[in-house]
Formats: sequence, C-alpha cells, structure tokens
Amino acid sequence: MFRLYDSATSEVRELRLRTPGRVGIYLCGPTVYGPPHLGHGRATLVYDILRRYLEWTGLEVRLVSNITDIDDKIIDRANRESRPWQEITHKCEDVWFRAMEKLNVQRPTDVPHATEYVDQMVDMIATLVASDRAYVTGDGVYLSVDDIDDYGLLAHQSLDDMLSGGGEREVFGAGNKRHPADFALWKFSKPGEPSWPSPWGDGRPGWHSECVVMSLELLGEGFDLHCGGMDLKFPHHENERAQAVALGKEFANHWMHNGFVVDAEGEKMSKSLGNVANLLDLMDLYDPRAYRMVLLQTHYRGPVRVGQDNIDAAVSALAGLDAFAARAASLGEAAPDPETMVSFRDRMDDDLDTPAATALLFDTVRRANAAIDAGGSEAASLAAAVHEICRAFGLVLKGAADVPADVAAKAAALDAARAAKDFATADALRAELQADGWIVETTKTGTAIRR
RNA sequence: GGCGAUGUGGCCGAGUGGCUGAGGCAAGGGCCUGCAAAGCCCUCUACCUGGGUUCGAUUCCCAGCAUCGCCUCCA
Repeated sequence: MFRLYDSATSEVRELRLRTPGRVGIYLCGPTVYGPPHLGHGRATLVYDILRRYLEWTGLEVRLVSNITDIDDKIIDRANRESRPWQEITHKCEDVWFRAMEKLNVQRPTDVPHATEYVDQMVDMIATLVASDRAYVTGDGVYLSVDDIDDYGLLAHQSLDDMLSGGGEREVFGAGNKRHPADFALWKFSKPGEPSWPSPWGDGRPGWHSECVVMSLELLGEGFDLHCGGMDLKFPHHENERAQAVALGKEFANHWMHNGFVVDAEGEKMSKSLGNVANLLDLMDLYDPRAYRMVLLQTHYRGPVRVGQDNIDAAVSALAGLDAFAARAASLGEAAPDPETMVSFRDRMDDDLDTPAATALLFDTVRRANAAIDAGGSEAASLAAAVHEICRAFGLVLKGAADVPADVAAKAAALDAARAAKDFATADALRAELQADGWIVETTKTGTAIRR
C-alpha cells in the first residue's frame, strides 16, 4: 500500500486510486520564459522518481504536465526584447525538454499547452459568470472567493487570517474587485498584446485556469494526485481548487508538494530572487546524475541545499556505484534478492522515503561487494537487486564501457607486463591510460578499463 | 500580525521514548595488492537553549532563541 503525505489533510495517508491499477497525476509544469532553474529540476526529478516508482510497482501511470505558454512574464520579455512571444515560448520549451532529457526525466504522458485550451477556458469562465461565481470588471473577469466554503484548505489558513497580516504587498487589481483575494480568470489585453476573443472582451486567460481545465479534461473529475512545488500550494493550487469547487466538480483527491531548493544561506532559491545558478549550468559542470542522487538522499518534503559539497559527495557516491556496476557485470543473471526488494518497497511506500531506500541501496552494494570478494553465491541476486533499485530510481549506472581496440590492447599489454613482473612497464602503461581519462583497475583476473 | 517548517557528529543528511545512535562524503588504522585503484573490516566526533511529563527524551509537552517559507500569480 502506497502511503503519501497529503498537503490538504496534513497527514500521511494511502493514495487511494479512482481506478485500481491506474493512477492519474497532474503536475504543474513550467512557464516557458527563461532557462530552467534548480527548483524546476528538483520538482521534475522528484516526480520523475515518483512516476518511475509507481510504474515499477506495476501501476499504469498517466502523468499530465502542462506548459504555460501564455503569461505576463512571457509578454514582458517579448516586449523587452522586441521579439514575437511565440519565439520565446518555443525556444524555452525546447531548452526545457533537452534539459529534462539530460536529467533522464521521462517525458510526461501528456504535455498540454495553455494556448491549446483557451476555448475550453472561455467556456469554463462563462459557466462561472453565468452562475454568478465570477464577475466582469474593467480589466478582466474575476472569481469570487468569498463564497467558496473551504477556501484556504491548502493554505491552512482562513481568508480572514490571510488578509489580516502581510498586507504591505500591493493587491493585484484591488480597486475593481469585490474581495481582495479574488483572482483573475481572464485578463483584458492591452493593444499589441497577444489576445483571444471572449464574450467579455479580447484577452488572455489567468494563470490558475489552465490547470483546472486541462486536468479535468485529460484526467477527469476526482483524479488521483495533484503535484507541484511548495510555492504553488498557495495561491496557485488553492485557486485551481476554488474554480473546481465553484464549478461543482470534484478536483484532486490527494495533494503532494515538494520542498524548496535553498542557497548556501538557506534561503529559497528562485527566479524572483535572482540568485539562481541555473539547471543548465549545473549539468554542464557536473554529472547530471549527481542532482538526482542528492535528491534521492534528501526527503522530498524537506529543503535541500545544492552546494559544492553536496554535489561532490554525490559524484563520489556515484563513482562507487559505477565501480560496482562494472565489477558486477560479469556475474550471471539472477532474480533480485527478494528480501531486499521487499525492504525497498516498504521504504518507498512510506511517503516515498528515498533516503531510506538509498541507504538500502548502498547497504546492498556493500553486501554484494563482500559476496563477490568471498565468492559467495548470493552476489548475483544482490547485484540484481541493486540494478532493480537503480532502475526504479531512474539512475543509470555506467557499467563496463565499450573500450576502443587500442585501449584494450594497452590493457592487454599491461597484464602481460604484470605477468612478466615488469612493473616499470606496467606502471607506465597504467599512467598512460589514466592520463587518457580511463579508470584502470588491475585485479587478479585481469585489468578492467572503464570511463 | 497570521499560518507553517527546520535546528543531529568534520560536512551533507535520515531516524527513533530506552535494547547507544541510517546512509553518503571526508579523515585515521587494518586486510587485499608488486605498488596503486577498486573492494572488505574497524575507528573518531551528535542530537539549539531552558523548563516539564516519564523509571528513562535527541525523540513527547511548554517556553525561548535562531534560520527559513507562505500570507495574490516563483518548482
């Protein structure tokens, strides 16, 4: 039984599925107006790990993750750079998916774009206006939150409490709204801005509407799980839910939110603070698997600091796993050790406890290494368990690499020199290979070469 | 002001009312090795502060301190 913390109820509870064997997940995707930052990377990795694990347990996963390709920030950038806004969104989306590929994040099963669903959004807004849950002002159409009974469910705060403090910020469109917390479903466009027709005037959809329309359309009412970063909990997810409630529809059954990436001082690292080291840089500088490893060793709900020490430690840990994979390559096929796999599942089923599962992975590697050293018969099944866990994690180990003929020849020469006790030649050959970037392991059974 | 989170060993980072305490990285010692590497074994350093509950608290409760997040469009 898979248990997961539900942000709406603040407890770890079973993820109940609408249809046994199938799980429908909605994940709020990126707004494509700039390069992906570390926070994007964390969210996509966390949910990639979730998805892979659920699939690994035999569930059929439908993961819908949107692309927000119309938004004020996109328009701002287009204006600033005097470029067509579509050029920005297309470029950024392309960069996004290339980055995801590098991170070994599987493409969602569905990638709806906001601009593809404008008609449906207009229909939805019309329904809300017709039932007087939404109203038209001078600058757009707003949802009235006052009569949403449990508004604040996700924020865990009542509307009054939210408004009582922190009021220094400017309230968006305050003058026109019935209630300060009302939010825009539709924004009228200014001249020159991208726009779509609507019964109330040309404009564009507000941010929170697309996810309601697309999740309900693709996954249906009462879908299983809605995911995203902690920062989306309020107002974004709250406002999605408010619209569904106003429509009289069942929305997500379970809510999952991942923690932030913080900087060296423990502060949230986000676009708006402008202190990002972006995801592309990270992957240029380090093995892209290192980020996945750092996140696996941290619980998804906690904050994670991405720093030199962290990443270095992950790179070293991966080196150990790679060395194991290379060493275990010659072991025969075997079924994964059942006890290990049961333990793995127990840990993962407990609110996706990847730190515990990762600890198990390293323990299993150590046991398998010891078994290889001792010539134990359980080595193959332990190694198979290691590979099985890595597969569920989306972690690809570098096993025995393809070695070019000249390198293989040098390795053979090295072995010959060692056999002849010509250690000067052997050491020289090893130094040469290492200088070319090869990892050289000379063992009793011969020299192993890998990258 | 409201709501919430966090504070663990050299570093990162789990976890638990006691049976002395994941895992990763780093450090030291040993085994293996021609020497290394890889691997195995061993070792070192903990639980923000002050109260309380308890036979016993790092773990529960209260208070405080510190850091952080959200409180209208950032994953």
